[in-house]
Amino acid sequence: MSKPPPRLQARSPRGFQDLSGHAVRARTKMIATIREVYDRYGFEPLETPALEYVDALGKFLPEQDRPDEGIFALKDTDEQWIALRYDLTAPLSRFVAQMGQDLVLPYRRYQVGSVWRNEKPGPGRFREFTQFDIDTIGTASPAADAENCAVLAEALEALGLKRGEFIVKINTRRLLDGVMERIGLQPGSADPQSLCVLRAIDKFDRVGIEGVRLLLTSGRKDESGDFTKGAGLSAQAADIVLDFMQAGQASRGETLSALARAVANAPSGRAGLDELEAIDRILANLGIDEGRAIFDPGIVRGLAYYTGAVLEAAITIEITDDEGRRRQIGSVAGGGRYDGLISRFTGTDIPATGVSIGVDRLMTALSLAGRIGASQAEGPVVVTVFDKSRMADYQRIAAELRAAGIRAEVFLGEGGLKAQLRYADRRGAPVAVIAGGDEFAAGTVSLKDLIAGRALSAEVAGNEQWREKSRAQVTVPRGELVAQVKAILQPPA
RNA sequence: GCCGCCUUAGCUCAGAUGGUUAGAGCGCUAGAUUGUGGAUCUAGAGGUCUCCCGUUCGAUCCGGGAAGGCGGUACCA
Repeated sequence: MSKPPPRLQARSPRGFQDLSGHAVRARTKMIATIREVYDRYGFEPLETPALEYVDALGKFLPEQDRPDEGIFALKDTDEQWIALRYDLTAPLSRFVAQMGQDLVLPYRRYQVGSVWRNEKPGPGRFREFTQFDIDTIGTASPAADAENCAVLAEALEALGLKRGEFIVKINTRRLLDGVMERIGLQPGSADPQSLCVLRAIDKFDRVGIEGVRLLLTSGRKDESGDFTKGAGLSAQAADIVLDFMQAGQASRGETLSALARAVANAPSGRAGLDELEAIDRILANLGIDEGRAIFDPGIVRGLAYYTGAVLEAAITIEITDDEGRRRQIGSVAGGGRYDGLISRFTGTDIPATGVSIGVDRLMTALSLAGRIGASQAEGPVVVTVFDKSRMADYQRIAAELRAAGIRAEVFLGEGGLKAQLRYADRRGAPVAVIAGGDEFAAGTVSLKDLIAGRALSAEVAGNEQWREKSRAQVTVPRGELVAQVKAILQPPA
């Protein structure tokens, strides 16, 4: 006798999640809302494959002859490395380069889809998640960057966020270059020290100002005992960086004045100021005030390919999780200008700028903030099967409801009326249709208002009333079925 | 990657010094109610105590390892 094989474990890969029912509906709706805004600004839809050649993603490590860690890669039958896209920007760049002359520039496109990252999942961080991007290819005008901010603000408002519940923060890499120049680093270069400085600024949210100071100079030991090496700046150089990143003011104009002092004299800093001034004017023209978009010199974004304006959107609502702990919902969208990215394919720079909404994160934020209420009865009207020999009647009832645009289903499981009503209850059905011998004899149907009944049971505790079975139930002529169900679904105001 | 904590019923968690039969609440199933969900009461079902190796007469409990989870942190296009 051999042992029975061990039972298969049903589990999804770590960092991957299932979405069902309400979650899918809510997300679909969110995407539709955002799409509507993107559309209105004149962006065109684009879809690209989930897989790309790994060199198109820019993450191939030639010296090791294998793709970078952090992406899901595999070899196809031609021994070529292909990988799941980790964002929508690299595939867009490839598409633009591949289209060449056939693409009318400036090209403005939107795209929504899953991206995959092969790294450790964390709270609210998955290995597959959805991004919804807009990008404008082929213009260096700050108007495109300003529009990114405006679209973003408008999309967030369309999702029900009010003024003051979110903020778009804008900065530019050119100012950061100006700071680098002042402290004697090569502006715009990718040397380890510059990257370390940028990373330190990026961590302000988590480690605070003194934490950043340590990271800029000698290094920092965190609570878990882990030591992070510092950038090795002098105290004076660190002060310059710290002053710069804290130069943000409530109004864009004030921030510009403060920044003018902080990056004085550095040529790239001057270019950055000009850029932000232009963005400020355009935002004003577009009607985006300072309650929605501000300049924040502490915004750095990623580290690789941004060349100019960078931006981030944050939800500012105070949020508590299931256990009542306060939770920081960080940025829900981000992006910037990447004028050098497409030249990897074409050899010539094509200016480009875009922004990406993290759909899952935004969903999490909105539902934690109570903005995505599970509406209480999303289920269909359930037609109970009292008498199996009358199945044809039940199916006709369901068909009539559907023809009137009402979601309806005939109960397909096993069990008596009690089990069927319990099923209807759990399905979130608003109404159960009941028709047995009495109803058929009288030419009627009974409609049970499950929502009203649910509300009643909350207030009545006594055992006596329990058997008043007519509660929240009406018996109506069969011919009035649709009208009466509609009356229950949409009570006259 | 590094540090810390955790893993017992579908879920949240108790528990015994290493000893027969491992518990609670919620949920689930059924009945009270032969045609009625959601309240209440009663009963019932449900367990490889994560896995492997070791110590032991005997391990869910002790030791080692693995896997998974959680929380930091690093990297993050």
